[in-house]
Amino acid sequence: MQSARWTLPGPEICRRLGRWMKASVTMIEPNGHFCSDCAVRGFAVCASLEPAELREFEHLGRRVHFGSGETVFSEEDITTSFYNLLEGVLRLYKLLPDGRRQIVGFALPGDFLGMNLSGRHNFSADAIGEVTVCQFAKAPFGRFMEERPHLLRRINELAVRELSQARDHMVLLGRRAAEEKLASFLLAWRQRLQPLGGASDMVPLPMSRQDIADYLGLTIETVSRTFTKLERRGAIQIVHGGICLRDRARVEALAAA
Amino acid sequence: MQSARWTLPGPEICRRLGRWMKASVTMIEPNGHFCSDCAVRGFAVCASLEPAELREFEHLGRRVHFGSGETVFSEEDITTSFYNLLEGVLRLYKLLPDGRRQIVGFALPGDFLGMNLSGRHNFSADAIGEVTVCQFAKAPFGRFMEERPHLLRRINELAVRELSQARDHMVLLGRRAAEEKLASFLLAWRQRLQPLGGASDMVPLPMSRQDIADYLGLTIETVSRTFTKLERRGAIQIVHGGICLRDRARVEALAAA
DNA sequence: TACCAAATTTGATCTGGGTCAATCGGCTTT
DNA sequence: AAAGCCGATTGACCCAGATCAAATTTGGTA
Repeated sequence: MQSARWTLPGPEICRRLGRWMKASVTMIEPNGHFCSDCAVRGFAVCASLEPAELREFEHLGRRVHFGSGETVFSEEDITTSFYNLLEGVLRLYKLLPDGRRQIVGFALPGDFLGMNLSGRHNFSADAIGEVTVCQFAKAPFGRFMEERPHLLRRINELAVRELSQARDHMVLLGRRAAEEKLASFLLAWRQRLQPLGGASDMVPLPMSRQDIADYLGLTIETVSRTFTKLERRGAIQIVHGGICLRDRARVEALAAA
Repeated sequence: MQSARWTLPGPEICRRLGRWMKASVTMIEPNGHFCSDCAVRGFAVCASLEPAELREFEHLGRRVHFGSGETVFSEEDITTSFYNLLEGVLRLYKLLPDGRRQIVGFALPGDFLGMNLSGRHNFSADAIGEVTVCQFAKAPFGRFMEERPHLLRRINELAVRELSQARDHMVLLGRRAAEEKLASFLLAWRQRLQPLGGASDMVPLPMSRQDIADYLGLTIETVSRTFTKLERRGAIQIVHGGICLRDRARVEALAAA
């Protein structure tokens, strides 16, 4: 049925999203330990730092690699580190005692993780494909931030942005029908990828159907059926590793917002 | 059917929650313009300020009163002020173009509103019952905060706390059944009221059934039926203006968390 | 090239919660 | 105290999406 194969996206987005296709490239660049040429330098927390500070900052973090499916941290774990996502995608989720899962977000390069009040993570994070993070021990990072209000301000900005996303997500979960959920997810995901890679009608979906279902508050079957429905109506085309937007206006109309 | 009338809660919680019962007390205390004896002094943003700073801070804000149902600000309005809720309850919500509503939260005394990146509010807020806020013009407040990292830190704390609440809310909306939604809402609401007033099995619900429905992603009918079901099973008792927890263990079990 | 395991799609059926439609009950007004 | 109004409750019915059960496709591996 699905005729078109995924056309290789630019090396940039491919590298940044990590191994969402099965290309096995080395994830840690040989020169990867200098903040100054870090891939996410422009938009991560560290965007707020001066070159001089950056050199000091460099010693606080260390790059850590996670293979596909590995867990970066778990809900209820005591927070010992903060994380700055460099490459790849994380699924952030909460589990109910009986195993039901709600994905509360996907983290992309530049996202900062680990802030909480309780001293414990309040969700779990694991790698979708290969992932590289910049890990900071909590105490030294805290001390560094203590004397650098602009870093705190940057972190606050990221938190405020996340809050806004969270509220949009609540509307989606509480008040949208399956088709609207999927359509708005595709558009929002595409939007989020724009600053990371070239804007394109090819939308890579590194996460599984189950992940999408758990993000949208649906079952995997409903997600699958809804994808098929959108494809049959000519709104999208399902391709290997993602979808291709065929009729953006129509998808926007279906998203009802 | 409902035999027990609401027993008057302590004056403290009654005053703080605002006019959730029809008692009409004067909302603005005569001495209300001194931060030092403000009701929310202990846990609002201003908790981070020194007595000396507080006196300067005092001149930045002004108390504003809103009657039941009045709108404090609307989604998409350009943000010109920040708000510190002093008394009463606000419903915070987003609307879809066709009128569907999702309540993304209820604000209680001590909550700080108005932070955003876009320069526009990303949700609407209106009063449930009589409400008093402390309103700050954006620019002066920003300037004041600029030189006071501890205030920024406090605001960041509040944002992080809200994010955690938002994630819990997502799990509720996406993965819980109606009965679980209502049970966990009642417990979480009770929990939130604890620091404001005496902990009690009497849980005031100042918001309407429609509000509860829009908060939980249900219809008003389902909320009503589910309340009745919980009451018939002896878990709660529906009283005027709220509910009374009869069997907390059972409600906790129903909340499935 | 064949085989196995996992992910996805498709089909058939069921059901929780939505929709539509009366009441009901408590306030307010007259 | 009667009338009117509005929020809440209750009942009857329906449907979007869940559940259960196969296929089918994909990816990895021998």
